[in-house]
Amino acid sequence: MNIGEVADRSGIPPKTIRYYEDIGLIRPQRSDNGYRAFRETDLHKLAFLDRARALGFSIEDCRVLLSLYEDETRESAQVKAIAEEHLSAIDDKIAQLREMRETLSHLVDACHGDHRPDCPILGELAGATE
Amino acid sequence: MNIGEVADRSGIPPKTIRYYEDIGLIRPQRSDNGYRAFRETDLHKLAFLDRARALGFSIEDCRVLLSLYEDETRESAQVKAIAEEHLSAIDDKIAQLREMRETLSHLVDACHGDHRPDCPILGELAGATE
DNA sequence: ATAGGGCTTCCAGTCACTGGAAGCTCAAGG
DNA sequence: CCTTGAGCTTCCAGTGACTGGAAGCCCTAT
Repeated sequence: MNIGEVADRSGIPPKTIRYYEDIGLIRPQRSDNGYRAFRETDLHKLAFLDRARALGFSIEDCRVLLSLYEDETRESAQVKAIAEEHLSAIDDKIAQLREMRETLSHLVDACHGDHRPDCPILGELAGATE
Repeated sequence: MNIGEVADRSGIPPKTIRYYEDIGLIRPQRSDNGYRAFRETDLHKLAFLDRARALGFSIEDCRVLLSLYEDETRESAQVKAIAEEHLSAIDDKIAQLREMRETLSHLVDACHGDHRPDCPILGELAGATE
């Protein structure tokens, strides 16, 4: 299977697939002409990576998750630990974004948004509340 | 005022302040010895930038916001438009993170997290639901 | 005179790709 | 057999917003 077909079937761009090989996440074989020759197992791995990335795991997390997936002697606690840490990072990000959202939405509501120059958003950024 | 004092007073690292000058957000004068010579207005601008960045505005947004701040003929509608667009980007990010969080927290709950290899998290990543 | 800390510039690295250039390979049409 | 065009290859550079580090100048205190 050439990279184009893999890209179509996995939904991952060829560039990204090559990048994943570059950093050692997958190791497709090579045909005599130098083309990458993917097998079904490569496709499975790519699907795994795609789902892990969609859940927001970093590439390094993905690397570890993939190796745990292939390690039959793994302990589920190892996987859970990675997932829990990531979950808490997501929670932190959500909290931070919510705080931004809160402040910003108040400011937007307070701004007339007309042709006049007065603007509470700029006022806040300039340090009005100090 | 040298960069060290500015960094202390603004809470922005010297590296970042130099970077902001590099990309043209601030234009501090220079002393005879080549050191950057900051005035109060530079400090104000840096504080403005710091608050805008804390609200998640991109550097390019900050550049525009700063120029609007200094333009007395601005219309608040211009500012509001930028803020609203950013607000909606924040909402998108929150929604995306919440979806990740939702899926991931279910998986984490379903995982025993013990010494056994069975793991619904890996199962999901491997495509169990297909 | 020297030691230290602060300042300067420039280069490289981060993260996870993405775009583009130059060039090889392959299948189909004339 | 030749050309055309699509698909594949590698390599280099850019993204955003810094951050780390090296090499070297400047200033103050001892």
